[in-house]
Amino acid sequence: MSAFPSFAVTVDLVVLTVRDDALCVLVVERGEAPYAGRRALPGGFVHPGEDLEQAARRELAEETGLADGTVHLEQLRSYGAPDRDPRTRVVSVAHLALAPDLPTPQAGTDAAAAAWVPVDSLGPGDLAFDHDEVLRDGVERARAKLEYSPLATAFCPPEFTVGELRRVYEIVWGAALDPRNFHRKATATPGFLEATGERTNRQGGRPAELFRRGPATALLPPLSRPGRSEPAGGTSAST
Amino acid sequence: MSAFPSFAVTVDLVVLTVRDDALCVLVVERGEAPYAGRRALPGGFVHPGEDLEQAARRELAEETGLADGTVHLEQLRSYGAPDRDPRTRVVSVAHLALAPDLPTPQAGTDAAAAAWVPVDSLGPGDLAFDHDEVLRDGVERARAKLEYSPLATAFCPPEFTVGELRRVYEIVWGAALDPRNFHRKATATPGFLEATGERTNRQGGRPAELFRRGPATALLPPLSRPGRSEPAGGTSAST
DNA sequence: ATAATAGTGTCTCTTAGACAATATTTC
DNA sequence: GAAATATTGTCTAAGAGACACTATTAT
Repeated sequence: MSAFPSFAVTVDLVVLTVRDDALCVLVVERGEAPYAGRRALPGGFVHPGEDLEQAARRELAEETGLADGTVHLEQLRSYGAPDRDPRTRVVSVAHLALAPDLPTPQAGTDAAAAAWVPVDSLGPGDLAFDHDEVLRDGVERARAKLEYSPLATAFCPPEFTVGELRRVYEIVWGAALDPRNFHRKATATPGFLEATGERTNRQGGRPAELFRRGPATALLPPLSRPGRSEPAGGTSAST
Repeated sequence: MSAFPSFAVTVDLVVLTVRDDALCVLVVERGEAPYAGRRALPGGFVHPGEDLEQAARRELAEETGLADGTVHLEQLRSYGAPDRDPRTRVVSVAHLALAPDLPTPQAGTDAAAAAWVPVDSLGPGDLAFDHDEVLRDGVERARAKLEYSPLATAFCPPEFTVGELRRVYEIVWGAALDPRNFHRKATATPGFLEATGERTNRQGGRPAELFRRGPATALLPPLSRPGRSEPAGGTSAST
């Protein structure tokens, strides 16, 4: 045995932001075959000398122009069905990126057109390759991580109010949260929020205090997503 | 641009079991370079027509002889540092497998010797490649998942007692749990445990009721791992 | 009897969620 | 003034953890 089976390795990006009261994902329109003209998640081949995360950051910069420091990036999972790309055998290492709603117009070097699309507007079959599944996994990861990590702040500008943070939660989870309970919990969770001292800022009523994200890497106790328990009584007998 | 950069893709396995009051991982002794004679996680190259999970299951069978149905298998994450394998550029898709303590002697087809080793006995540098990191990530995933998923049952035989299940939690978490509170919570969590009706089985005192795993895929509410909150008052100073 | 494990009940303290009340702004 | 958002406080119900107590086996 001299040679190893040869694969191509790509990174695909699920880039999420909160925009116009909707959770949006960055999609590009493919210029080349396969799936030319179809929408897809941004991504590309990993270069020979490049780490997986480096490749993801490079693609992120190329396709979105998003500055490095403002975006949260983590590996999601890998997809390697033998027929997922008709060109050759490809294993894709998907990454999840969370960005604030920047005024950045998407300058695509690689892609014909990049656009923010509400995730709810995308149905099965709307994205090329197996990107429907990748997107679904990425959104679910983001929803889950808001519970026990301070990641919701990645959707916010450097300084933000509790109300803005709550709106992020409501939009990502698709559920209304009580503003008063949320305020108490968010500010009480150690390391989650750091007061800036400033308070002006308006989106309607009384000025709110401005916070920046604190040093915590986990939320203890977690914020709980509504509607995840069963209506009291029937898990046993059913099926 | 005609060709894509060429990579080799492997699957590596973090196979965990609970054995002799310790959380153990399956390691093999490498017969070939690189790292010949060193211990490593089992794994191997993905075949050209093979899905990632198929490859993981194949390696699991080859290296451990573990029957397919008895083992929980899930993808962990991928590792792709450019220099992680001196032979060629390799991306490894690590998988996590949880197995009950089978009386199976490890029949290694591929590996010189396979052995169960307590994870606590392995320090940095004891495993080849970047397998220290892979193992650490796998153990942490397992510990975390016991909280909110019924995965602890994957460490148990098909029928087990609440006490056996509790011992799994205690060993994996490395913390003592109150038997009475654990019993109440485990049996009250909907879909977690299914009574078999049988009750004999002895490991000392009064016979215990036998259960099998229920249909639940998540534990609501979760079982909470002790010692994860700060001692009331100081998050700032601590590390 | 003692030792060991299994299982139930009870108590207290904390937390989640509902929601009243107040504060500070714009219109 | 009304309307909107921010922030604090209070109440209640549910869950976590401590732990007394009973049950059933082996020795």
